[in-house]
Amino acid sequence: MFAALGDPTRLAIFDRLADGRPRSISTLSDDADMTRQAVTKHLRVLEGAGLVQNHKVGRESHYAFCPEQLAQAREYLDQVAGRWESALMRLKTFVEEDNTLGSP
Amino acid sequence: MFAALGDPTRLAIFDRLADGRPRSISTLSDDADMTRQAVTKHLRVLEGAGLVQNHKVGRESHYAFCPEQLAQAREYLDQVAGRWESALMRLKTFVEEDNTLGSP
DNA sequence: AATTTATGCAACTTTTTGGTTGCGTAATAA
DNA sequence: TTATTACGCAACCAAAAAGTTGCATAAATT
Repeated sequence: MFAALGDPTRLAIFDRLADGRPRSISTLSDDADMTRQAVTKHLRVLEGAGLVQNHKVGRESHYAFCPEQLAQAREYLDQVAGRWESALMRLKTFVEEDNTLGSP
Repeated sequence: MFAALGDPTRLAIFDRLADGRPRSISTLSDDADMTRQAVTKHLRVLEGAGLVQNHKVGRESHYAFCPEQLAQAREYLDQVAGRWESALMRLKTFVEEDNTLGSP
């Protein structure tokens, strides 16, 4: 997941598809300054990570934003942040208790 | 950022440091099945991404969790999710309007 | 003082990744 | 029908990443 979004080109594509409009491979490669094949590869990686979905429309291959994995990534980051927060709290209360014990 | 968390080893280290305890390089390499040097490199990458902070304690080099960039990543994902949501809403209201116009 | 422990630096090897080129094919348009 | 357009597949290339090894150094132990 993070690896898939780690590449700037892929992140740009993903970001662009977040407006909900599915786009064909050629459409997406028009703005990217690289070959259609390169874009195709990136799309496959994004698809492999579940960040994007593919469906054919006539002869065109359309890629669409896929929110599930994004949600999962957010949940993970929230969970990590939560662990960090509670660790901070534990440290804080520990220091406070220490002060209480040491003051009289 | 995403690139830094994209590597499984680095994600594991980052995840582990989320408990708030800074750890030395050797401590961190004990659990990883690879050389200390490899772990060092990964830590440098994490540090470069601002996900982790380094400070020396005697001769030991301790790495600690750093929440700022994590927060930023969460904000970005939230923003993307927000764009997607509002795109969905627009599509929904469009369909509803279309129905309203077409029904009588 | 001698030894161990924790690290840094640098060179090197091996995979992986990002990207291109060339060719073949199927659907669309002229 | 003949181009044209939108793809897929496969081979290839170059650069970056992941990891190792060897050596040097400085702090902590004994």
